[in-house]
Amino acid sequence: MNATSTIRKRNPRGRGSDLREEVISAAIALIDETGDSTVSLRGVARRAGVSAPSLYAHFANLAELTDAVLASSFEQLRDEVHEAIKSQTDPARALAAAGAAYIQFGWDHRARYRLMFAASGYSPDAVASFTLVASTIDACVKSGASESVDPRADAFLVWVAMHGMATLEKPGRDDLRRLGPLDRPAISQEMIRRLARLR
Amino acid sequence: MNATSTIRKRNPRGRGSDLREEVISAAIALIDETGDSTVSLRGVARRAGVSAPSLYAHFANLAELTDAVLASSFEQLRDEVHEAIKSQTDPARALAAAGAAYIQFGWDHRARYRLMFAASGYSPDAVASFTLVASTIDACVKSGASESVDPRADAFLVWVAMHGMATLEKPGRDDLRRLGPLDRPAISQEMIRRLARLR
DNA sequence: TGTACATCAGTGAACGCGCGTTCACTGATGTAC
DNA sequence: TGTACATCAGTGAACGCGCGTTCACTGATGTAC
Repeated sequence: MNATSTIRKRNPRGRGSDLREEVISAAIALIDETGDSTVSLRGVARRAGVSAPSLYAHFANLAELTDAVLASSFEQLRDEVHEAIKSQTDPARALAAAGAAYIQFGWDHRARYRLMFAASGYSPDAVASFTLVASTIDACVKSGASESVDPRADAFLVWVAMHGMATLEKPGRDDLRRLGPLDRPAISQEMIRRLARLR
Repeated sequence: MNATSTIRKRNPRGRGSDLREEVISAAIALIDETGDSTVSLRGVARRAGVSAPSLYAHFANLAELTDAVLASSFEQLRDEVHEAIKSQTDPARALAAAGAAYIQFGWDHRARYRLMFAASGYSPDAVASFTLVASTIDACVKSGASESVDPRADAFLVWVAMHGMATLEKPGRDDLRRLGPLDRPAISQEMIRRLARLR
């Protein structure tokens, strides 16, 4: 019985493991809404409309729950970047779209993004989204859009720059607005253009 | 009486306010050593070799203590970047040195750096270190080393890239090592060269 | 078709812990006489 | 020079809180007979 939680029907028999996904979603919603990247097991349980001990049927402890949140978040980031790339046929446009999607994820879910990259070890899905950028730059080189001589190294430069933009907090983004000629998508496109050596 | 704290002599009469600086230093040491950016008032007091209530003579509450830590950290960052710039006469070299110093600060004090830029509002000293970069790029343009047409906008690009490098966590830095031809200082110099449009 | 029961999803109470903060205090020391 | 005392730096005990985790349990429900 809690003010912030909705009344929840217990899962039907055999579907008890559904709670696992519900809990991960609750944790994600909590982080995204509060902007606080520290999750408490009790808080997540409250949000999911379930008692705290219930979580122990699905996660050994709080650390395992946060790991699940991170894995799910990296997957989401990778998917959103992948979607952006797929939406474009021209490789240079695909690269710009990838960068924009990456930054957008960081801005839309800033606490979560911070949590993802504050972790001591990245999930393989972190590497996956970098690899997507790298292969898009490869495509640019092949199509003649980029004159990069070391696409993988340049992909790293691009990724670092996108990471820098993604972790920009609000005051920095306000500076950005005051910059005049270069607006937000222009900023990231210009960085990409110079770092990926687009023509 | 605590295991982790040294025995501390009380400050002489009239020098009671010295504890304020001692506490800030203790907090900084704690964050840098543990790599944990959340400080507890009791933990800091322990580290300073003093009882928890003692801090209330110098800080109204925990938030005010963290604010003091942030202010001191931004000052340190600004000073270190400033020193790096002063150490070079050639503007292009000064810019490279500034970038390297900035990144080094982030890597040497990763938890603290994270805390500094996770805060909702930056201190004026955050802006100060950006301004230093901007004026160095101005100098590059004047000396003919940069062909930037909008030095302030390009300074922003450079700052974002440095910020991206500074927030790179260990796994990302390991990737960096595997990159081959480009080592760490080469990476940041190359980013600066392309973003600040150096010749 | 009816019913006993094993299984399953989930709970309530309790634990010890470290936290931020308040409060009334203690004891050393510089100063006034 | 000696001493009383105000001032100052700092303390110990206590508070209520939310936390992670453990434990013995409850009550609904699909299934076997």
